[in-house]
Amino acid sequence: MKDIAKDLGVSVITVSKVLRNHPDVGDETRNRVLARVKELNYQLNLAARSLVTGRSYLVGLVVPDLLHPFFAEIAKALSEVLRKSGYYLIVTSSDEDPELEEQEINQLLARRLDTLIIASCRTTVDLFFRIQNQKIPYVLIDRWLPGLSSNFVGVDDEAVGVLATRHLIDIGCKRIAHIRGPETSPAIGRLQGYKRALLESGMKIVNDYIIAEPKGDVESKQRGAEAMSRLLALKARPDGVFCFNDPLAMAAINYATKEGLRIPADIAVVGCGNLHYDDSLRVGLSSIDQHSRQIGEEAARITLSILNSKVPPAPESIVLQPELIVRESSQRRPAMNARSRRRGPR
Amino acid sequence: MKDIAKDLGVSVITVSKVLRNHPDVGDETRNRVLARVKELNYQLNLAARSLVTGRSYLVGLVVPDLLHPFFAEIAKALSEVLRKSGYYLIVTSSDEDPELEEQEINQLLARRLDTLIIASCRTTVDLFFRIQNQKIPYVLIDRWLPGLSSNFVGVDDEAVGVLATRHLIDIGCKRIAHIRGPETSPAIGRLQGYKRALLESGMKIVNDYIIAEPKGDVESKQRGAEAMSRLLALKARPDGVFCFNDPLAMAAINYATKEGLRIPADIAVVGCGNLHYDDSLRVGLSSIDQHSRQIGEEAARITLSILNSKVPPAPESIVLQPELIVRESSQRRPAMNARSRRRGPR
DNA sequence: CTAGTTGTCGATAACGTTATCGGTAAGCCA
DNA sequence: TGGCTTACCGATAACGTTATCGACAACTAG
Repeated sequence: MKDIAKDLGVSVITVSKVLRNHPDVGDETRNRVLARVKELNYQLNLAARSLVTGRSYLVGLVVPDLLHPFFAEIAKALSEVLRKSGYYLIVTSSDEDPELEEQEINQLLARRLDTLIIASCRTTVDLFFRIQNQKIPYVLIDRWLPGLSSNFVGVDDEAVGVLATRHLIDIGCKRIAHIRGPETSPAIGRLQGYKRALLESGMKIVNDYIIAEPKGDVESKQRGAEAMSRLLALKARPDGVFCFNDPLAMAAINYATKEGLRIPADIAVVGCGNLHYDDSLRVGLSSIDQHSRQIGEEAARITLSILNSKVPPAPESIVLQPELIVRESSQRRPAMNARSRRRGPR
Repeated sequence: MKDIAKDLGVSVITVSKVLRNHPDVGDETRNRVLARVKELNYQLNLAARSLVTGRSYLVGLVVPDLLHPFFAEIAKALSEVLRKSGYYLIVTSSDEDPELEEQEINQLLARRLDTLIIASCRTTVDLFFRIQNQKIPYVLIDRWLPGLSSNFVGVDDEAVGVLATRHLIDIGCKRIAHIRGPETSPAIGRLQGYKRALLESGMKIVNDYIIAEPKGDVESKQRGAEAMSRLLALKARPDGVFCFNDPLAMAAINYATKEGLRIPADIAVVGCGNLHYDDSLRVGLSSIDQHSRQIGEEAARITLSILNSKVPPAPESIVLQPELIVRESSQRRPAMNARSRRRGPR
């Protein structure tokens, strides 16, 4: 910038003004500056700018797993909307590791971003108080934490559980199991919904039918298989399973199929996430759609409203209603007549 | 930092030194500073640091599509390796749009990152000369551009084409088609490999068997279906198809199946990317593995070697050899006897 | 003609951090 | 004791940009 100014016989300030589209500069000067900028292939230093303006035009997104299409889609939607308003999204993944998540968030805070958007894998609230201390606004997505009144965008997880379970009841399942997720709000909510739907239909809650996800870094393929194997070992084998997410559901279906069971005839399965596997699956997977794109868009909207208002607005909470998509894996079961009873494993 | 220094009766410099683990500070002072840092919940401003050091410890990654597992996996590997050396990866997606890609790269350049890693969707080199002007080192991945001698990490695309095509020849296919990708180096290389394998086996190249990907923002599902429909409309219907990538291959299989054909009996299919659909697919997809994780790791290695050496090292080019994974969709065809001839569409 | 307005430009200082170098005190060796 | 090294600390200036305000000229209105 100094060079350009010297070359053209103007001040640095004037060059700066041109680059910010500040009105205080004449057309002729502006054009001369712009020409020289192109010529020298000059690049503005945004770090220096943000140092003096106090704004970075950077929005950070922390997700537990970038490989998961649910979060990838949210990231995409966020990025598209924010870009239109001149903000830039930087995405990082915590790999479901709370410690790594903290490191990443610290990095982002040190970069002085304007807003943080987080799908946290933490179960404690302390980190968020630290963020609040830094006066950096944040929006939680997908997962919330009890005792934290903040912006939130996500789906009604209890409704997810109710929707899936009630559907399984509707198609005639009598013994409905649930393969649950890790100890975060979505898993807790869906489990609650599962229980509520059962109770409302006068069915009992059987603890053996609720399979906790094993801890650790295992692939969902293995986890789903293990969960299903435990279910199949039960004396009173379930005839319907609601799985925490689609990969888990697919793995469960695969295992059951290998064991000679038919989906949905022997066991109906409903997943969650509605990943678009199209028609390629052996068994089309019924699933609950979580409106990931909409989550991203709403989070972007809240973010922009925070950034545009001088005083921080009151925390907003957007809870979307899930939607059931019925496919082959939960087609209505035939009534328990002779023909269907003939079918068994192997 | 100023506050901490004043509080403790030391200089700002000393505080700075503590935070950089500079040896020039006594244990007692160091501990007092660290204690106060924790207490005040102080956050370093990396923008200011990078302003004076000239280093941002930021590495940028631009990919055409974050939703694609191939790139997501590369991003993950890169991030993991770089983090260990104190570098931070920031990921952006160009959505296969050259203009958007330029915008994103400009943003990154303005943020003064230390290295750029790009899977470019451009066909011209001008942008890269501009990057070179900025003296910012960069590494191309997956896709390279002719006339550009730079660091590169990717797979041997011609070998991909040869591997897939030769495999189809080996299992007895006589009329082999290719559904190709967009006008970037991978698609060009694979097409070349396809042709070479055919010629080496004494087979002819039939232009009708080479289906160009339609331009525009269509989903690969639709593109694959359209391509397959064109192949099925030919008088001499192909009995083997090599597809540019797995989603395309899956879509093609789905379409063919709906039309009553059997995979692989009527048409064998080989994809590329080896996405891990596990056993959930209706037809297990044979595919060429591109070693995405390894690409990420190699790119990270090159990046670090650039950043650690004072003088820019000579451009490196890492070309990985692809690997064929045979699954159901390209099982060996039975010889053309009466039994197999009986099978037809519908 | 005067007073006010508008349009254009620049000087100064600041943002938060670190590189470089110089200084002081204490300890060591001969 | 004197000179040397080592350990610890700080002053100054700089990185590239912009906020704030003031200055000057050229109009405009009355």
